Amino acid sequence: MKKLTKSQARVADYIGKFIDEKSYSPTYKEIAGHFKVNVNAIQQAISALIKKGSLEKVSGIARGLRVRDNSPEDMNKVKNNLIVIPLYGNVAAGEPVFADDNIEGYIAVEKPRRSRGELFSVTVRGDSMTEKKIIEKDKLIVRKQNTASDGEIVVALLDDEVTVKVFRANGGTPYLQPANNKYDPIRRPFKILGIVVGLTRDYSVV
Amino acid sequence: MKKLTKSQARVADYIGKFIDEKSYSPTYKEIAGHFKVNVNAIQQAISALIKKGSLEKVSGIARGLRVRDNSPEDMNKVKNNLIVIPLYGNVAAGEPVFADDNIEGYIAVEKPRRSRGELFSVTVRGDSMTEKKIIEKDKLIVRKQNTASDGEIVVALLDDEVTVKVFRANGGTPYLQPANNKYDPIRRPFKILGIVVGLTRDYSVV
DNA sequence: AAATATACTGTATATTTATACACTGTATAT
DNA sequence: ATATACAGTGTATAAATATACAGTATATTT
Repeated sequence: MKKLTKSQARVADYIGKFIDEKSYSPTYKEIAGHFKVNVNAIQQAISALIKKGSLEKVSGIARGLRVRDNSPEDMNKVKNNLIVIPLYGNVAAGEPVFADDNIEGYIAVEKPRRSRGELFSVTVRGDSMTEKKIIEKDKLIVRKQNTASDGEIVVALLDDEVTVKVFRANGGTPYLQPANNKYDPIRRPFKILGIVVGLTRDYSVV
Repeated sequence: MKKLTKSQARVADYIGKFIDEKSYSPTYKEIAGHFKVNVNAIQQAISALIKKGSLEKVSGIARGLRVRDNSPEDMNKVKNNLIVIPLYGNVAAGEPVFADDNIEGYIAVEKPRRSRGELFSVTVRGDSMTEKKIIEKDKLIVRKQNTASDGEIVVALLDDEVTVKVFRANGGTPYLQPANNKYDPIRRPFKILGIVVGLTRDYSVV
């Protein structure tokens, strides 16, 4: 990426912002119009920008300009592999958890490789999972499913409340095990909403 | 967003993928060519798609089609507010931590509101921070800076290794405090690389 | 001193492209 | 039964657009 002249930088900048905003490239005439110069001034500027590696162009087609992305390829892979998932709040008795009304926001996560199932997120409340190093206000990334295996950390609906616990099913009736010896195992009926596949923590929030 | 016919869905899909791949919209003729139908068939399909809310179009310009993003506005806010930050590996003695060579990958994070400074990421090794609920393989989100306040969790360079500890500076010489009583405070010289502002954990990796 | 890059004006033109009009036929609502 | 949406063919055309050619003038490099 060679150094651009002031004029070239201005043109490149305009093209970039134009595309960002409108999602299609400007025409030569539009650029020329904006800078109040002749189209050919722009033709030349663009030639220079392409030669210097700042721009790409598909010839012969309308609005075929592209600003060249100079971030590393790996960085783009990450960017392209993101999904935004809903963050659900807790629920008033009897309300459905997965209602649009109950979406408190969205968080972005990298798409899991084996991305079977749907992901969602909930905020941890309380200290029942501290021994599993999960603390209040952590945002859990959860795969929606209604079964789990022994030892998995699950998000479950218990007494009309969303809760996080370790799922236990070694033999008898499955139950929920808090990861904090302050609390006893829970043997009331519950419904598994999903299993925890990740979490994010934001210290500036805590 | 009304329901699309099979044919309309195919066209919408083609347009979406075309734009994703090439970053500019296809022309009517190009779409018609792909499906081996008349341009007017496409004109009509597009009219229907626009009416149904799946597509947007800027009239009178070339390649002015846009697939309409039907995700909630809040979701887009998240998407637009993401940054991709480098994940640094540990370093061989004497090597600079923040070298491009030392980038192991990238992770995406939501841009902190007060986004002063530069962010980077490192993977946690060992169990010296378990009492702070930080465990091996967690990826820390760190703000690059070389000072810290008492009690902040810092990433520091100690004996040419990158390490995570609690920074202690109440009166005497600052030192590093592990958050695990198995380990003693570290009073050797160190250099602060940044302070931990968040973390991500992926249970499918652990 | 000559070559090259920059930054333009001015003009011309072949394609590209969106868009309109006229028709045919089928399926699905009202 | 009669619209209305759907899925097309076929033709035509004005406007949008990229691109080429002929110049002028200044700054920077070799």
